[in-house]
Amino acid sequence: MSKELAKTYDPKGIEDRLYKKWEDNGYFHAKADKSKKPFTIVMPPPNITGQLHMGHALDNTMQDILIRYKRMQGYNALWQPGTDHAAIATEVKVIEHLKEQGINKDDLGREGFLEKCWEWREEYGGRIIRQLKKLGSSADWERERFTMDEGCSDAVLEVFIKLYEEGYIYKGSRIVNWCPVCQTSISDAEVEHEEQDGFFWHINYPVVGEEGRFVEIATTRPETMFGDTAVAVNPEDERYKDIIGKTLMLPFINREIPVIADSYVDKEFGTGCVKITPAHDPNDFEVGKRHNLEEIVVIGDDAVMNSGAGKFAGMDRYECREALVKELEEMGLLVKVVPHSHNVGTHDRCKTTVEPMIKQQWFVKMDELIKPAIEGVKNGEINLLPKRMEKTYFNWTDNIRDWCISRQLWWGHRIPAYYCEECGEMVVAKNAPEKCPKCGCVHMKQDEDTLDTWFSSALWPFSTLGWPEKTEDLDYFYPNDVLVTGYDIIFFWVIRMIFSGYAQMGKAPFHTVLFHGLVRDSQGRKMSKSLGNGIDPLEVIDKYGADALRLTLITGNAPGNDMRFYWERVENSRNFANKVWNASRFIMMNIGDTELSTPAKEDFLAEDKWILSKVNNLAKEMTENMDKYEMGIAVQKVYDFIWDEFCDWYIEMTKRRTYNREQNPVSANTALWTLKEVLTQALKMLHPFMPFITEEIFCTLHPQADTIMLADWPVYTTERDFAKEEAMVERCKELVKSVRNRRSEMDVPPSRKATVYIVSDNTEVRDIFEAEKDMYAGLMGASEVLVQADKAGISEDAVSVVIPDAVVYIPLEDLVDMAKEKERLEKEQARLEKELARSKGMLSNERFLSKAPEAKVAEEKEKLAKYEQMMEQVKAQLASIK
RNA sequence: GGGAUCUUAGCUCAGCUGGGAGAGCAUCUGCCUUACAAGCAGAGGGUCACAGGUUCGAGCCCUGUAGGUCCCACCA
Repeated sequence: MSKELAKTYDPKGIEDRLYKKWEDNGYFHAKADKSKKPFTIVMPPPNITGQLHMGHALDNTMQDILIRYKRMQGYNALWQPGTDHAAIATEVKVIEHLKEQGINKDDLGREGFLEKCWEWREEYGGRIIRQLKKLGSSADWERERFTMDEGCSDAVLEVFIKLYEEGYIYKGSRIVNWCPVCQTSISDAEVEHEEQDGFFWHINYPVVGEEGRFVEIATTRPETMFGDTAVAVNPEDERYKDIIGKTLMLPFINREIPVIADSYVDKEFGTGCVKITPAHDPNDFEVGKRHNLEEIVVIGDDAVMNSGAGKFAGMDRYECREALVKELEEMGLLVKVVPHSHNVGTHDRCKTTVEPMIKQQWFVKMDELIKPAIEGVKNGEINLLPKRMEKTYFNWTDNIRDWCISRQLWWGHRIPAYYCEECGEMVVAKNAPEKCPKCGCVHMKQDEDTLDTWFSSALWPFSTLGWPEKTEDLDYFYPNDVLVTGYDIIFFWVIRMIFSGYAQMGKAPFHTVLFHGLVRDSQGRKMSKSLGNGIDPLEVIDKYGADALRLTLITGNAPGNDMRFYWERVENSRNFANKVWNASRFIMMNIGDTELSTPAKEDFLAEDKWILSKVNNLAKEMTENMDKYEMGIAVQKVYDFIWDEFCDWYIEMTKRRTYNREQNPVSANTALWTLKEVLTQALKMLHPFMPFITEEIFCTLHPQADTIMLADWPVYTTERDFAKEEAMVERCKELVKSVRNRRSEMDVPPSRKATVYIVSDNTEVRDIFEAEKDMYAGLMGASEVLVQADKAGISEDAVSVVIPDAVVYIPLEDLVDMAKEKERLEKEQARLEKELARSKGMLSNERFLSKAPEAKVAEEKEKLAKYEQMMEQVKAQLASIK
């Protein structure tokens, strides 16, 4: 007894059920198996604080498509999932959460706070995983990892200690980006530069010992003047040569500072005199190092002025700026204020303006470590797709700076450095040393800082496979194959994974990085919470199903490009799902309980061979596209095939055979068998993109099959290549289209059947049209088709249409408007004239004839002959009308 | 300041190594043809931003111009 599909397609009714089946049967699970080739993708771990958004949906859809495709091809496909502890993001969330309950982070203390973080993780860490499952993600959930689980933490310690021992990790006092709100240092990658309107304040600093003489400096940050330890001019600047070496008096605090010469100063910019504040400006910091200047910190961790700011101490940095400028003006030291827009660094997470600060921090020395990562991309060991991403990549690697990895946060991997409370000796080790190796003191205290969250995700491709243990999985699944991610985290993550892979494993973590763009709203804006323009993927799934969402995300989008998302597109996807569903239902309905037998070779009609050949070629093309990661093109092809060829033509062509099965059971069987065969192949090729609907249909169509997930991906075979039948059917399609077109132009209702004469002096062509009558007659509303060599028996005023190698006549005398018909023919004549001119032009061009490939020339000659023949026919028609 | 990228039908976008301009939506016309009106059959609509160049041949390659988007960058 055959199963049946539900009358209407309802994604809600099938998706959860099928997902559970897949999971219960362990289809997602991959085990190391040397007899099979592995294919591995690691999932970019979503934050435990996160909720599924369109970016995740796109990212994971792409990965799922690749992994399902490879799995069907017989690879041992592992999609390794997990979540990220997301240090700062989570810490901020938990603090907010605690605040709502009136709890302060500091009151809880480190241990207490961490407990709350773990509780948070317990509660919300699984949320995004459940959401990813709704999408249909076939990740190996049995292997789910977390960046702070035991194994990953172990990997972090291992790498930290190794890099420290090799001298790549060091602790140092450097100027770092400080976020006064988050109260932590951040890396360069976390700073966003933003153009802001500000002012240039021109301030006079009095020259010591020269009453009435001043040096005019220009600054955008007057409040840092209390930290000034010099004023610099360009050594080449004639204007200031004489004051180099003199001393200036800092207003308010009356500290004397020297005038120094440094080529860093641009003569043309500002006044040519720059105040140097080594403790609060990265450039000045460098200048200060060159000139051995003192570093005076005047702004505190909370961006409040400290005692160094004299009477302005205790004010916020901006408050101080305002008050200070006002007083300078009163003192007559403010020369002028010039509007000036400049770039300000902000913290990407909270948008606070960062404060450059001198801090003791931990850094990874990058210059050596980055080399293999540069080389690997240069020599093609790693492919970035699209290729242009390489420019972005090299732009960063070529200007690499040391990576500040310490964070003044609690939630994260704590730095494994221990300090002796007696002598200050530092020990870097996996476990706390019992006593100081230098003085023997037993009071050792661990470093308070934690690591940048990206430090652990950089190890993700191998830490998830068991490293630093030597596991079978690691041996088998590393290196991974493809990484799929957004171009926005190329610096944060991709580069760091690559250099870590080389440094720890001696091998690149993957051979291909497939970048995708951002999902934007219908107007091209970024989807954001504050704009409220985001579309929730879960809502899309709820309304239209995961398959429709996936199809929408993957269609019509080139790698690395941003895309716009709007509901109309989802509707189209849903319509396609509906189309697939209905076509399948129709086919199954027709098969019913019939036992189909494999047709004999001679039983296949031209249209059967045509569609078999088409689907065969589709397999070839799609495989090529998939192997080039052109998923958007691949899915477009299967979409077009199913809708335009299979549904609109082939199914229609089979109807007369299946409806009249009593008269010709063999033909009916062949048609049904072919329908089932082609549908099956199309479903397989559609499966990676639309897993649920294809599974439901496949298992109904093949009741003995367990799943389409593990079915074989279709492979092109020459045995199913029927070029001749393809050409024949295409010719018939052209005929049908022409006739439909003519009828439509003349407003002939489809219900009105007519006799159709096909006149051709070409025997071969006549044979084809004669032989395939049954296939096409009904499709063009013909009651009878007569194929003949001349116009015998056709009334003078029959409507005609010229097609290649033939003229079609339809005697619809009473419906035809002769004037209209003449006009149409003249239009057709004009079109053909243009084509002829183009074709003749090319063929009379000697250079074309001599330089273009022969095939191209032959092709053009054929076209010319075809057009000439058609032109003759049109002219004859015109003549007969008069 | 450096770099990337885009400019193709009314809208949103495809267009692979250069060989007669495509899709979806929208518009118009006709159809409830027993899988599907969430559909079917048709139609209209484009000097592929602009200007040069290479080529037998350019939406595609090169140069320049204009406009948009994005990334990077220590001009205080």
